[in-house]
Amino acid sequence: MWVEPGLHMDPFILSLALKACGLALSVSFGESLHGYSVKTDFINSVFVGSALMDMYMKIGKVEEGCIVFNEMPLRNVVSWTAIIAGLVRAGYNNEALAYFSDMWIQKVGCDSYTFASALKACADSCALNYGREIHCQTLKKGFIEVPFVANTLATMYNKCGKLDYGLRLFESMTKKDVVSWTTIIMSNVQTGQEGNAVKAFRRMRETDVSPNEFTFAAVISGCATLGRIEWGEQLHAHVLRLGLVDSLSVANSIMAMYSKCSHLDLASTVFQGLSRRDIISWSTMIAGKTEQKPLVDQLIKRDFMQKLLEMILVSAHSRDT
DNA sequence: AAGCTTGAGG
Repeated sequence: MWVEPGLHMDPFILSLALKACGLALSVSFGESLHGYSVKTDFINSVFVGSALMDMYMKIGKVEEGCIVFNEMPLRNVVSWTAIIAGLVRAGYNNEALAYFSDMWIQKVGCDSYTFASALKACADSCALNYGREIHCQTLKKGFIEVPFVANTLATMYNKCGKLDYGLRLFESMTKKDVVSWTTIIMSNVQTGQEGNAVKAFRRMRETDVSPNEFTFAAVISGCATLGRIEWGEQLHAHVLRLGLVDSLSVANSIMAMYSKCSHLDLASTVFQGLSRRDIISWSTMIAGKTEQKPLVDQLIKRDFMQKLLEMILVSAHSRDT
């Protein structure tokens, strides 16, 4: 790394630079900072070591991240949480829980961030018993009061099929934030209880917590299944007012809603107005058009397939470079 | 100084 003469590098700026590499997914720059850290011994700083490991986890080089972590001379609660969270993000839930157990054995204190990451590992791997143990610990240490810990815990119960526990936890929360409400709405939609999802959304509107793009995506898909196009239209207008249509998850759920309610024309209008489209946008439109029998639409469908193929090729190419 | 939770269709 080139440093302006007269300025000197320190662990603070180096860990910030590493964080930037992680955010920008800049592999080559990150690797040269790694080399620089080794040469200058800055790597022995717990801040630099943690940032370097986190950078590797964020750019998808999980093995390198683990190597950096295992070679760190000094680790603290942030280093441990970052490796656990990184493994969970990459889908290595069992490995993440193994690190969490190690951390426990080595008597490194856990905080709310650590519990949230470990609980997500349990949620994603349906490790209900381990999740229950962690639930006890969060109660003991008072972290259940931290909204994002309670939210992750509720998600863990919902994903493990224990919706009653998730619901009870949600109701007991004194501070329900946007994620708490969205989680309860989503869980209801995913388990075929769309009516309850809409009820929860209405309850939410009576609080001072504002819905975000996740909330709208969930409740709109609930309305789609219920066939309540009039509610869907109201939500569409709402989303337009808030400027949330730029979010693809919202736009896709609106298209799916119109499509399911037999208004393919409206779905098409939304689709045409999108400045960018992802695989869900395309497959939603294809699924909608496939429902229709006339030959003309089959031709349109073929056109869509062609474009879809092009898009897949483009994305495969950009992954290579 | 840093690490955390909600995700769409078939």
